[in-house]
Amino acid sequence: MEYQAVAFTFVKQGIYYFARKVPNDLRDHYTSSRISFSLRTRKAVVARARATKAAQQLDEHWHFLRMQNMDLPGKHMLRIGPQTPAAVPIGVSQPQAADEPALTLSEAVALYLRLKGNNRPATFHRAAERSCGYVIDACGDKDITAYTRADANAFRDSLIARVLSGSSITRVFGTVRSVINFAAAEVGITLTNPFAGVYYDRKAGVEDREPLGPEDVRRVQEKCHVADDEARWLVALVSDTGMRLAEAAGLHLDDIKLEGPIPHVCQSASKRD
DNA sequence: TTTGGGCACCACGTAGGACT
DNA sequence: AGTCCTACGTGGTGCCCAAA
Repeated sequence: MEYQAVAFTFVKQGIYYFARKVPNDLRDHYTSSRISFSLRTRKAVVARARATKAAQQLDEHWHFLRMQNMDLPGKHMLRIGPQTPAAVPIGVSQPQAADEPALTLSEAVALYLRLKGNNRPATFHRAAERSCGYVIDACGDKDITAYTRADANAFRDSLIARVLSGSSITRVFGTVRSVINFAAAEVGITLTNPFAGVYYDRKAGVEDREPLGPEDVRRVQEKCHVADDEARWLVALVSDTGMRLAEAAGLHLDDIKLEGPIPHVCQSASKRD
């Protein structure tokens, strides 16, 4: 059997076949975990066209099946992107009518990410979506003014039930608070954030990470002499200086000062770009 | 002390190649 | 058609730090 660089295909005795795994969440719709059939051609160009078309058809069909399967849309709605709450233009004050909904939590997340998410790492976006997704799962996608301390307590309990440590609960609560505070300020409402000041054991399950001992560091440094390449330079530099990996990776050659009685690196200079 | 956020790491799921 | 394996991406978590 021979494999070619045509996506979703393999070649057997010169004939191209289509092969693609069925995603786990759609496995129930199929009798097999993989879709495979002959593309009835020996030509790569023809196979590529047929396989691409088949893959696109599957993508569309799977999307349709997933939409049908969505029973609890919380997080998924966040990722797809609810209606952008652009109805409240930046800088324009819109007083809230007493019976008018302000902003649902999913809309608040969208607003938060739209205004604060530019040039932020993917982890920033994921944390906001995940943390608020937890709230939606536990308490529903309510108007941000409708959440109560009872909701916050129920949310806390749901996180504890997930066996999160105290520091992780703090991390998740922090993101939720941040989203709600930002969205409330942005649409011009004043609220007491029910997710602030919630009690839980912040030390529960928290362990200090022990540093590597000198012997471990020496062993790592010895390994760095096995070969002369960039990866080992980086590890050796980190082990010598205690710098963070990202800091070491961002250094310029002229940040490393080997002249003089005390060799050193200039970290601040490396942040110039 | 609290809040907001960054970074690093681990676990897991998926795609796709290799093989039977 | 099915299994095994590997590389890779992502979700989830925990610790840390700076600013308020």
